Amino acid sequence: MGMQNKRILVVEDEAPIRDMLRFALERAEFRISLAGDVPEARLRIAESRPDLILLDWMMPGVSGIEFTRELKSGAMTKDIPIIMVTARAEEEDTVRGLNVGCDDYVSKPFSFPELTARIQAVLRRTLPGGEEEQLAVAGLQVDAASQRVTAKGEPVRLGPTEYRLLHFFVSHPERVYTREQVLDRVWGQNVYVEERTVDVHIRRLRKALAPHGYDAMIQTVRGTGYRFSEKV
Amino acid sequence: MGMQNKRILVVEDEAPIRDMLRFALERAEFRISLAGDVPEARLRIAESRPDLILLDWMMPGVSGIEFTRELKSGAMTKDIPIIMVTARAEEEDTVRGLNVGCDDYVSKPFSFPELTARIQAVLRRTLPGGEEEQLAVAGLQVDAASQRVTAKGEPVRLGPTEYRLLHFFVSHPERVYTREQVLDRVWGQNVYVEERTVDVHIRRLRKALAPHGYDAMIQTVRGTGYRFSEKV
DNA sequence: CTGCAATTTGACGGTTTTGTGACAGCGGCG
DNA sequence: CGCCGCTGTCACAAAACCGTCAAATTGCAG
Repeated sequence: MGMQNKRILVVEDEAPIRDMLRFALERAEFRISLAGDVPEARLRIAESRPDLILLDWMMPGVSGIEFTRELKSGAMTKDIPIIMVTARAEEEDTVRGLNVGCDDYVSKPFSFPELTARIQAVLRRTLPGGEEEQLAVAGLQVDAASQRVTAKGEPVRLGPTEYRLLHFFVSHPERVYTREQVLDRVWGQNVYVEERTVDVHIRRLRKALAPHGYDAMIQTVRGTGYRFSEKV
Repeated sequence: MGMQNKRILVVEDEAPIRDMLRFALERAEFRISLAGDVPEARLRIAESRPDLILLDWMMPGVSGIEFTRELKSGAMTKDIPIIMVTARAEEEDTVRGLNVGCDDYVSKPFSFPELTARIQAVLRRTLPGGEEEQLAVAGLQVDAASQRVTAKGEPVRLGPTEYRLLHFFVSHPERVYTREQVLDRVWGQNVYVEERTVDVHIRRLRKALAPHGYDAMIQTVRGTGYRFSEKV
């Protein structure tokens, strides 16, 4: 198991639980950093970027949710996967309803096998991220570095969400995605917005693409979702 | 309501539980197939690929774990998500199950909200059509990933039902199916619609295929049903 | 060739899914 | 502050689709 030198930052205010987590995770051969509160967590992240953050959701001071938002909006940190630790009492829906952007949950009391299994799963899922490429399909160019789109040289004006949406589609062509999957991939996991919101952004994207004749590439697959395809 | 046309195969040896599951899952608007043991499950999977398998872990004959291994090592089946139904909530077993390759587990007794929530969660993570399942017969391509049908490169426009119907036929060629069987396989078990409805969808499918010259492959077997065949 | 039963086919009403325009809230920025 | 671009959600319009029916057609036994 060579993926096991991943660095995990545990943010948890209760010392006993913190120690327990450290013990368990070190046993599972992760490298551990600890933080007792959010300011300390900021410090640790600044020191060295962890591969994953295990974050308690109930903490004095800045809450886990706020901190998640903060992390997910920072350019440097937004790609760090976050697993939220919640008390069983809090329903997942409660958390989900709050528009957080974390990658998974574990609820106390949890078993260590379960915890490590979930960590592995999240790490596996978010592993191949981060590289910047130049995507282009039939004269439609998506430049990841500058976040700019050009259609046969002509610049296409897109909002941030439309850009991410297009970027996602262009890098996953010829494949149907349900609205839910699009939300997961483009908006982020565990972010709750209406599914139909996807429709609206699809609409906006098509509208922006239409003057250049590329709107037909965003295709509706009735009963399922949408697809990006070169073929009409 | 019915955005849920995912097909779930329930493999469970105890009839009462099976019926309960069917009731609950049909209520949640899934399309259900049932199997009482592993051999029957193999049959059902061969008939038509389910989107998810709900698998009892304790069964006479081949156990759930063995069957999971079998499925996960088969090229056609390795991408079908599996949820294991286990009697004991013991962690060891749980994790063993996860390591074997199943995607989640529920332990009896479980609540239906929990069950459906887990099913939804797993389905949400999986891409439609699984990994590239590419069916092709004589220039007629059925691509599960993009849910698109192409005839010699030309896209064929199909409604959801016609697509499923064709997908079913293409993956089971050279064999007659009665209307009832077609309804079971394509519409799902215990869905009551007139048998004649099959005729109409066959008609629609033929109509869509006709411009490309593939309509003759859908053949009528008078007195019995229909057959998909390459031979005229 | 005839008559019956099984299909084909076109049409229709109703339903579900998707497209679209409008709107209010938010946050950045001058 | 006030403007402005962006977002998510709604409500309504427009499509697409579904299941059923009945008339037309076809196939087949006799």
